[in-house]
Amino acid sequence: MSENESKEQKEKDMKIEKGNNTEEKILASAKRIFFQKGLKGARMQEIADDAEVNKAMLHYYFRSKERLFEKVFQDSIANVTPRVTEVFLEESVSFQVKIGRLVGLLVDLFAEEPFLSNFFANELARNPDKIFDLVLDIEGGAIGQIIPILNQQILEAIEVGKVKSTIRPAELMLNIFSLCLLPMLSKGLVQRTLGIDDNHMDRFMQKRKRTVTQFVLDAIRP
Amino acid sequence: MSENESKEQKEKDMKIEKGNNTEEKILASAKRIFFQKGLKGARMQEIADDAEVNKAMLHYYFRSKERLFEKVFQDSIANVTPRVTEVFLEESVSFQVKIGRLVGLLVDLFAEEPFLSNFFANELARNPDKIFDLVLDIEGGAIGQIIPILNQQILEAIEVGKVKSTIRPAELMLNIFSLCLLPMLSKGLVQRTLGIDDNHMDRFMQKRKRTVTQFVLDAIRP
DNA sequence: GTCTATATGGAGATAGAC
DNA sequence: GTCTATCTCCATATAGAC
Repeated sequence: MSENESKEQKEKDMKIEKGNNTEEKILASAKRIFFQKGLKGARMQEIADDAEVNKAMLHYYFRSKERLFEKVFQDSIANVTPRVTEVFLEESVSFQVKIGRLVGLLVDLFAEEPFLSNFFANELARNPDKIFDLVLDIEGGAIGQIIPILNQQILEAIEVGKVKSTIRPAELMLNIFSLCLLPMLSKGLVQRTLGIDDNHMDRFMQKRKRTVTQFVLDAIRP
Repeated sequence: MSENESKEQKEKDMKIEKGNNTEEKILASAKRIFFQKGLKGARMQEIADDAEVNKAMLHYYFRSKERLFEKVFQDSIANVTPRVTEVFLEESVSFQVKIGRLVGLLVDLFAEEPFLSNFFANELARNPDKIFDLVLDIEGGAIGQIIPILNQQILEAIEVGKVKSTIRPAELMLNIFSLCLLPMLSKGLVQRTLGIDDNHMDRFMQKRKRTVTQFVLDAIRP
């Protein structure tokens, strides 16, 4: 009895830490390694070591490196999109505030997962067609819904005079995404160029939530 | 006589096309392949094929893949930095116009060399320390001079009330670079997401020179 | 499901003739 | 300087015992 309870408790703790079963452990490690080193740079052995499982297990669960990669990629996208959608579907929040929340969300996201930005930039630029297909393949095209939603809300904001009429929706989205992603991408270089330590850099990035928001709001103000 | 002339003419033509000697041909091809596929993704054989030379030649001239890559990287940086410096050292041009020229220069640069942006983003995020050292190693630290120059000019513009006092130089540089680079990085995906053809995309990017400039100028206006 | 051992192929790099 | 042939290593992937 108490032995059983203790065992269950242990498994629960493990689940919080790095997944309760082999498959989840592999996915967690694959995510980390692929994010850091990219598809070509990552080694199956390294992923296996990180996950503390046998290398053969990777093939047992995911068949091939390519498939494992695709799974990791899709999971990542699927994790982000609902959070973005949520921000913009909330009623009774001004467009300006939504922009601020979107920026905060994106900055935090790329800060929490330092290599997610690499991941996007890399594979996205490498073969966009494949990425496009992978993205479309995610749970009923969740990401496909975001574009029209953002598009409509920007147009509405322009309509009621809250946003400059020369702003085009696609460009605004692109600009916001650029301002949030690239700094994380070049974090290491920026840090060394400015000659600041980790603490300063973290604060620099945190401040960017406000400054980028302000930058964008100033740029779109009529 | 006329035979010699014809031979020289032929060599001259080749030089324009892809370099007159093996070394230059290799560099040109290596640049293209590395830009597209990154350090790990590129194959020495592919570079050799593209350059129409024997694979052994790559090692003869550049010793190893790693060294070839570093050479390509340094050449690329060394090619960009003087053009940026030039914009900001020109006297009797307003700060606003300089911003416009910088944006135009960067957009064109990333448009002309579609994979330069990948290259930056990839290797830069991958191991910033190494990239930093490589950059410093270029012809007397040309890039090291740009940061202080930009820094000073932004501060001066703030001083005379042409730029918002809350703007911080490092962030402004980062923002401009982000707005110019990332869209090219995600060009393929953007194109497919918006469902537009190559012609439209090219025009979209050309227009961005003006819209990004406007975006930035609006954002920094006091 | 999990392990060990191994097959298989492909990559960077070099030797050595010309 | 340029070529062919080859070495060596290592990564993905699988076979097969447990």
